Amino acid sequence: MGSSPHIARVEKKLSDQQPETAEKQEAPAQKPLRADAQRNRDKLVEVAAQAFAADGVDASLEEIAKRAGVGIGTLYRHFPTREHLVEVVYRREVEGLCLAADELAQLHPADVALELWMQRFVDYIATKRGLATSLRLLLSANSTLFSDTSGRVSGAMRALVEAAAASGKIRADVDASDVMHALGGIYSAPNTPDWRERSGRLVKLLMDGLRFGARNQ
Amino acid sequence: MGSSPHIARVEKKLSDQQPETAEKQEAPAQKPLRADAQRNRDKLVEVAAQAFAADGVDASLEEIAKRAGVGIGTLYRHFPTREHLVEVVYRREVEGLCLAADELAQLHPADVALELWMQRFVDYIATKRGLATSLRLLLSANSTLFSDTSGRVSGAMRALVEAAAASGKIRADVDASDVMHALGGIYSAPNTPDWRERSGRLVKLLMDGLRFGARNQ
DNA sequence: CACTAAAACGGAGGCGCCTCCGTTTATTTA
DNA sequence: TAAATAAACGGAGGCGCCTCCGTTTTAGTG
Repeated sequence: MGSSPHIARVEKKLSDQQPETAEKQEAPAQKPLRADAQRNRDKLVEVAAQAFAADGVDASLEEIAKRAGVGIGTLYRHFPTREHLVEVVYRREVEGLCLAADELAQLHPADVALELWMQRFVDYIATKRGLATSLRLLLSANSTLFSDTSGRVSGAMRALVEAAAASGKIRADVDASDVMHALGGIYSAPNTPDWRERSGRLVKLLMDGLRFGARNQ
Repeated sequence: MGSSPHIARVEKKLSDQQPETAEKQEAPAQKPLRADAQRNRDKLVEVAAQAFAADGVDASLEEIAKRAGVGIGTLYRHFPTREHLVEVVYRREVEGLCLAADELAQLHPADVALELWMQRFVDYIATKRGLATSLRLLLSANSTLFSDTSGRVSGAMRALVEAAAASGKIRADVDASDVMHALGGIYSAPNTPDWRERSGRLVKLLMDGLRFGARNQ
């Protein structure tokens, strides 16, 4: 299904059988999965993340199952619809992004942490664009998903910006929402092949601006 | 595909290869189709309208082709994506609805025309609900479609209401937007099995209210 | 008419989706 | 450790999607 058809197919009810908040991932809120089940589930999500990133939301589920080393039936038992899988992958993406914020903050000076994190943010946006239409549908059909994730991400960013500002590595007269705003250009930039580089440069540029006139260094 | 899966699949680009305004239907804006082609195309649209009404947007295209007495290839040549077909069917629906307004206005007293037309409007809404998710996507990806159709429909309604008011068959202190508003309940009513009857009753009720205190009869 | 180019047809084939159910495996119990 | 049972597995099978291309039909033209 390389590059041809451009289809949008949609079933009647997005309403019932919603992904809800399938959180068996790591926090065993429900019955702890059997060991093999948990293993397979994790592998599936991991492979799916790669596949979606590489081929978009329409990556073949059978291919994903195969690459995860399980049968297609197993995939469907864990994720009854494609959207369940997309949602879990997306949540994992967000989780990773926020986790990276903490790690980077511990390993680097505040300004460097912010810069590195913004680079990672670019990657995140990249996959988010790949899933664009599908995500838009999901996010509108599942408002928790939207508020959960956007809250988490902007929280992570706020922490980084405030730390950098407090340490005097970047100017103090900006806050997280300013930075988010500045990054807005990345999200809305056209989907050209050089999008990635362009975004990288934008981040560097932004960082230079942020460092200019900083108290400390 | 009776009642099982509840899927929503979506491809990356709704943008390119949009249905545009494929108007070869009756007004030969472009090259007039070859006779056989036009015949097949018309038949396809007609059968598709029935199929979508009966089974929802996910009606099998192969089944539609078969029932129209053509090969699946022919269907795809005329309508490269399911959405092309949905759009044309939907436009035809709107067309029919508006045409009916004129006809009814000529054959019946103004108030009766309005009532009959509203009954027909209920049918129209019924199919529109069947296509709900898909249509929402289409309408948001193709703004002309939305403005075209909603304009035509409300225009038709306005003509009927004003005629009825002018003839004194219904009270004069309401206008088309009031009536449309009153019909709003139909659109948002839950999808129960008795939806149809319920809506029929609503129309009658509304008409009684409109006739009450009318100048002429 | 007969001929021809262009247009249209149609269905086989390859692929992906999803369900269903017989088989295998992990966990619990004795 | 062995047996019992619940949980999970996985792939065959049936169906729909869509493309591709050899065949047929139509609409001109002489």
